[in-house]
Amino acid sequence: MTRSPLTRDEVLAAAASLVKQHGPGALTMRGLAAELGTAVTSIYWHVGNREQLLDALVERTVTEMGAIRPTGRTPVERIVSVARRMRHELRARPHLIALVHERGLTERMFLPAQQALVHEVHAAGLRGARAADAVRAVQFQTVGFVLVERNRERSPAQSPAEGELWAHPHAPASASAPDDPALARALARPPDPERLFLLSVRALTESLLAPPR
Amino acid sequence: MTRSPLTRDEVLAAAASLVKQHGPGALTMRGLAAELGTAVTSIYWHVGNREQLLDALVERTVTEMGAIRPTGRTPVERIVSVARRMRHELRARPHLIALVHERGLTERMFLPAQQALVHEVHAAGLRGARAADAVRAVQFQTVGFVLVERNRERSPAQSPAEGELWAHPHAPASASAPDDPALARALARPPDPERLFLLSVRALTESLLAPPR
DNA sequence: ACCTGAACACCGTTCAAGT
DNA sequence: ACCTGAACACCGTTCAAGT
Repeated sequence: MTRSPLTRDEVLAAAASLVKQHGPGALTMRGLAAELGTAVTSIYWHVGNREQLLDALVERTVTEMGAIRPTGRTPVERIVSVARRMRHELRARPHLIALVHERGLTERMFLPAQQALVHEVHAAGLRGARAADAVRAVQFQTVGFVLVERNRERSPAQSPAEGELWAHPHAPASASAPDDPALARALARPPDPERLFLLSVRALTESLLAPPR
Repeated sequence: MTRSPLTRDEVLAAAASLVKQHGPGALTMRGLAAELGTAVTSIYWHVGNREQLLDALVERTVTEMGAIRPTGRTPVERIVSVARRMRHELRARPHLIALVHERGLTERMFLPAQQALVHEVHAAGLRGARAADAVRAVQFQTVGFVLVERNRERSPAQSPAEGELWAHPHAPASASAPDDPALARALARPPDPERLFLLSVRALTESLLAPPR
């Protein structure tokens, strides 16, 4: 039977599906061609090389994310809500994070949140350079946290794990550690990322919005 | 002339040098063999496959980093000094960051700082789970920041850049943006990472050490 | 304008064979 | 115990040739 002619959008859609299922590493030009039922070289005609294909994919997904609306009553809560929503949007697209990070486009991930953050920070009374600092601090904190978190999930068993370091509080290696069994126990357990994230963003934001001393 | 027999350490040293110079991507088994003047397959005998070679490299560099000693008089300053030192250590090994991140071993980067942070947080009066939260918040913040920062450096020209978004404060896209020319100007300029980092860590730490309300 | 196969220059890895 | 070349199964990309 006759195939309908290949389009750029078709290529992008197939590529996006491959990445979504098995990550960026699974996206090979040859595999993509097989998926589409065409020759490898046709892809080059439609989207250029692999580099440009990934660029297009990133662009597509980021615009797809759209704007973010704050919720909550206090300024701190509204800013935290933006960060939280940002984290959820990113985590809903785990491979996008890898893709964007690999390609040095982390800044792209900021955009959906930046306008909302600017608005909230201004509403909270910050102005000028100080407001810009606050916006950026929250942005870096949020995206950085998601990067660390995602990375951590990818290799559950680390050696030596934090757990090992603190599981035996009286081992020689931790001679300088204070005697606080509850602390040792807490560090031996894996962290709850959601809780840690909210706690961190809230702490940072409260400080940033506090009047200068 | 006769070559001295190849050793595992020799292989690791050559691999480390390649990575240091041109990044992890430049480390190919064939290139490494050429550098060492041996057959590709000899490398497999000494260090296993590429995966294991990279593992060994990460391990080697992280232990090389060593412990971190806090400086400063107040608890906040001492904790900030650990974070700052951590950032410098990581930035002195830019390719290590990429290597560790790619391999999902971000937690490894925490270790040099964790003991110092535990000690300082405890000295500041935090106990148990709350102390553990503070340690982890600072760890995530620090490593996350460095990841974002490094990534940002790798692609200086982003499109659309933050600059474009805020350079024309009355453009339709920024209709919801408050009228604050100084803020717009600050966001149009690239951030000063060193300053932003210190500001962020200090803000976070002050909040974490403040008495619960 | 769109698609094709052949070819090039790379990869990591395995394996049987050498000493 | 250590090293080797040949071979396998992959890559991304280019290019001349087709319709």
